[in-house]
Amino acid sequence: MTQVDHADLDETVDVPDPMQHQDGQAPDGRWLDDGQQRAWRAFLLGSSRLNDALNRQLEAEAGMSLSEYEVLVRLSESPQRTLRMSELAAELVFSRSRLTHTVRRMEDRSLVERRTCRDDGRGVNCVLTDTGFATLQQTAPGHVDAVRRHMVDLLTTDQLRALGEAMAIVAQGPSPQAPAAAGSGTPTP
Amino acid sequence: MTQVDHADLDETVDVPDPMQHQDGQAPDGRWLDDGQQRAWRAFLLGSSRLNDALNRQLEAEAGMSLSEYEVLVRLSESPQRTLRMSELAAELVFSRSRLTHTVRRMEDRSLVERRTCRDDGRGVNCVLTDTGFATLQQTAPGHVDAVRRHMVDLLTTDQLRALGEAMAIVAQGPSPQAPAAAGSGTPTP
DNA sequence: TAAGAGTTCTTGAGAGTTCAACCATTCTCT
DNA sequence: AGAGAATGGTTGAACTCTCAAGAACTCTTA
Repeated sequence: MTQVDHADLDETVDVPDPMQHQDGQAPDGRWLDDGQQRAWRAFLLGSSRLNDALNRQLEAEAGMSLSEYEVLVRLSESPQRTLRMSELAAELVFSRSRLTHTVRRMEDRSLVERRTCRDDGRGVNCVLTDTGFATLQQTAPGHVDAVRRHMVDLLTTDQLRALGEAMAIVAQGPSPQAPAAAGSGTPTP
Repeated sequence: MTQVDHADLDETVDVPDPMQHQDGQAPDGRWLDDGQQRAWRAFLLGSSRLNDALNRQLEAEAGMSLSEYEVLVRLSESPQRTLRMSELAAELVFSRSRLTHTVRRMEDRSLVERRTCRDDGRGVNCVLTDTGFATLQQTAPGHVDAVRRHMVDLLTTDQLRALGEAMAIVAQGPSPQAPAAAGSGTPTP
């Protein structure tokens, strides 16, 4: 329905389409075939819609972004509800800078506190406050519910498991010495 | 490895953990069981890493963000390489405002042009320029390659297909009259 | 045809993110 | 010990996105 029918065209367009081949095949390894293309597009569309939905829900119900929520969750799961900034950043796939800014804003709302590390003078520990924990407890049900409505409950058990497994592999990323293929990749610095 | 062992704690923490139950079960429908939790986390981690990697690649090789790249792709696939702003926004899951800003920046670099609609005075058509098309052609191989390295080539055909199918369902989203479940969801305005 | 309501897009301000310095501390090596 | 490199974190400016308001147009209805 949102798809535009190319057949409507009065002028012929067979300029080489960089993303799709008419015969649905990938002649060399450089393009994606139809199935790969479909999967990739579905991923892009689905993940942005999902992200959108969850952010909206959290924003509306708790005045919080998904990023902030995830900070709370990680801290709540850590011993002493404490984590080094760098570990937190690594787990969340945040840049250090992003985490610094995010945590500063959360500190302003008393959700977390920062304390310099005793054993490493460079380090800073981020600690979940009681306020932060209480906020998480109030917020969690609504969030989990949204995750269910927008993903978990839409899929069968098998589908969800398959999705999880695939994404776990994607999260791992390419092995460092994987073939960098045509024209990209760092030329061994 | 990144997982923190709660057993290490010297103080007992059995405050109700908002995201995880010790027995790995979801007593009512409100929480996620272990498998669901794993899948969800894998999705979060994988999608942010993937997004990161692709953005970096495009930024480095073409000085462009993934958002901008997608604009180019959609336009290149459309008749006359033209799309109404609103259609483009809908396809990309961008807010109108976001698209306006993005397109303005791209217009500054001569990648696209804007023309007011002939048939609807409110509408604006976004048109891919020759420069934009050429840029897309130069950029596409590197990008496709990155998509392969960071996703497609990491999965078996079946895994990729399963991922695509699941994400297509997620993209559909919950059916409008789906049970809103506990305490959230719009109360029929 | 004129008022009101809805649509399409833009604008500007505010909030979040990134990038490139930067400071402080710790590690390494001689 | 001390120079240099590496690590951990912060800062501020530039950039991007969101939100609320507004401008221009079309549709409906009386």
